[in-house]
Formats: sequence, structure tokens, C-alpha cells
Amino acid sequence: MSNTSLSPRAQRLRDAGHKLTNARLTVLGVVERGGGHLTSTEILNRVNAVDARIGRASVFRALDLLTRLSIIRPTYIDSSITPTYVLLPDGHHHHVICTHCNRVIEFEDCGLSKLAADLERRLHVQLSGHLLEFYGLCDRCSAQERSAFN
Amino acid sequence: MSNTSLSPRAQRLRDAGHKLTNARLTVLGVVERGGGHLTSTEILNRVNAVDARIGRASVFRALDLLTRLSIIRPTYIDSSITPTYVLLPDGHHHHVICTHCNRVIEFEDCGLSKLAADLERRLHVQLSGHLLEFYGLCDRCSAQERSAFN
DNA sequence: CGCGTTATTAATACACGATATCATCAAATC
DNA sequence: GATTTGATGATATCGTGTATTAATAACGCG
Repeated sequence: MSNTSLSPRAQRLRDAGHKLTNARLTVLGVVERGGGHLTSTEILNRVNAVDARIGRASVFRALDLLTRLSIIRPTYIDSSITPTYVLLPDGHHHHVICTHCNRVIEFEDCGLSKLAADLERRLHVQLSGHLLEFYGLCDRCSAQERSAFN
Repeated sequence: MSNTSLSPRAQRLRDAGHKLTNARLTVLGVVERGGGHLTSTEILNRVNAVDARIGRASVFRALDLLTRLSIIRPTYIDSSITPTYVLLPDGHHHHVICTHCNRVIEFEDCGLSKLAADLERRLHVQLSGHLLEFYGLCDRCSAQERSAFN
């Protein structure tokens, strides 16, 4: 098979020395089309809808692998519940999580490339991505709080 | 009992309208003394070593509560395994996670207070903390990689 | 300082997300 | 096309986190 139609992220998988299997490409496709913040259960269901022959374990293994390659990242919305996986589109992702209603508000632009370059030099690390989360009350919840003192 | 010896974080619990129970204060103490990145299991064990009468569920509830107050935050080191909880000492925390050996390197200084103020204004939110994670290879692993092409 | 109210707890049984295992399979290389 | 080796899928199992409820202790108030 030729490589002409490989997605950039699939290419990264191969470049890192991993086989481009059906299971991995399906999981990657589901996450890419998912629009962010899918739980493992949602991913399992969607993968199964695409190809019922793909097993649970392979989905979890694929998620682990994609995480190690900084293609996706597991995050907690609420504490302790199953994580949601977010794509790190250009290696990074940023959001605000409301600690009252658990709403997630994404935003662009973190201005962290300078800090990343600093860290690479100071700590002798090779960075491939980052995640920035802010916690607090969203607009609705903070309005509510003001009016009800509670 | 007088309030003279309340820790600042315990004070925050009370100010938010929650009772300062033995279970909550014990969990908080364990996390504060833990030096960051304790798993729930480690926290459970240490809490039990301090006071064996405290039940599992109370520990998880305390962790949830402390998370909602942005006093701690669950994070994933490796994908899919049990989370580790980090203190957000002044409302924020920053680290680099090595995607090869899972080592965690903490650093100070993120320069994000300006961005936080911006977001509060633009999104009409009230922020109480943040977490910044970088992913990549640590010094040891990136040296290894260079010498072994692998 | 003790009493009443009410949030919180402890104990247990349970649910369910994630994993270990291993025989089978298929992707990449030549 | 054959070979090598990493990856898969099925299943049994594990272990973290949760629901439930009667009992308890923290806090405010007199």
C-alpha cells in the first residue's frame, strides 16, 4: 500500500516506529472526528460502531500509545471519574473547567512557546506538547453565586 | 475549639461553607505533607496509617471536595492508570512529564497571571487556579534516544 | 458548655473501567 | 511470497471508585 493518503498523525505513529494497524487508525479517526473530550467508553462505542471486530484491549492500548506520542491527552473534568481524551492539535490544548457545573470552555492562544523554549534549554528536555487547564467558575455559575451567596 | 491553629487551606474549606471534619483534615494533611503526586491508593494508605477509623468513601469524597476548591488537582502521569493528586500551592502547579520514563520534573514560574486576567475579562469567568503540563523526553531519555536511534 | 440540627461519616456490597494473558494474526521487510 | 516480530482479540480478573443507609460528630446557639 502506498503512503500517499496517510494523515499527519498516522505518519507520526509510523515515524515513531509503530505499525499502522486497523485498530490504531480507527481509534485515531474516532478521536479526530470526536471534537475533543470523549470518554474511553464513548471512544469504545464509536470504535465498535465503525468496526465491531476491534477488541477493548486494543482500544486502550491505542489510547496509551497516542498519549505517549503527545497526540492526545487524558484529562479529568470532574474528579475521579473516567478521563476524557483531548486531541493536542498542534501539540497543545487549553481549556477552562468550571468547578461548579463541569462545563469546559476551550480557548486558543496560550503564549507558551517562549516558556517551552526556555524549559528545553534549562532542563535539557525535548518537549512535544502541553496542556493548560484553568479552574474556576464559568460565567453562568459565577453570576448565580453572586445573586445567591452560596 | 478555637480557630487559632487552622491551616490556610483548612480555612478555605470552612470559608466555602464546609465542615472541618476529621476525615477532611486528615486527607488534607496527608496531601500537604506528601510532596505532590500521590495516587489515591497511597493517600488511602497514609490516611489509614494516621487514623484507621476513616473510611474509603470519605477519602474519595474529601479528594473530590478539595479538587472542586482548586486546592488539589488529579492528573495523569501515564495514560489510564490511577491519577496522582497534586497540590496547587498558590492556586497553580507546573510540571514536565517524560513520555518515555514517566518521570515528573516540576518547575516554578509560568508567567500566566496576565493570561488568567485576560481570560477572566474575555470569558466572564472567575478563575481560582491552573495546571500546566508539558510532555516530552526528559534529559536522560532524550540522550538515550540520540545515542540509540530508537 | 451542653443541646439540637444537619451535614458528614463508616461499612459494606457492588459496578464497571481497565488489565493480564496468550494463542492467533497481519504489517513491514527482504 | 516467506519470515519475523509486533500487535491483536477474547476472556477472565482486578481494583478503583460509588451507592446506600444508619450512625455520628461538627457547628451554632442559647
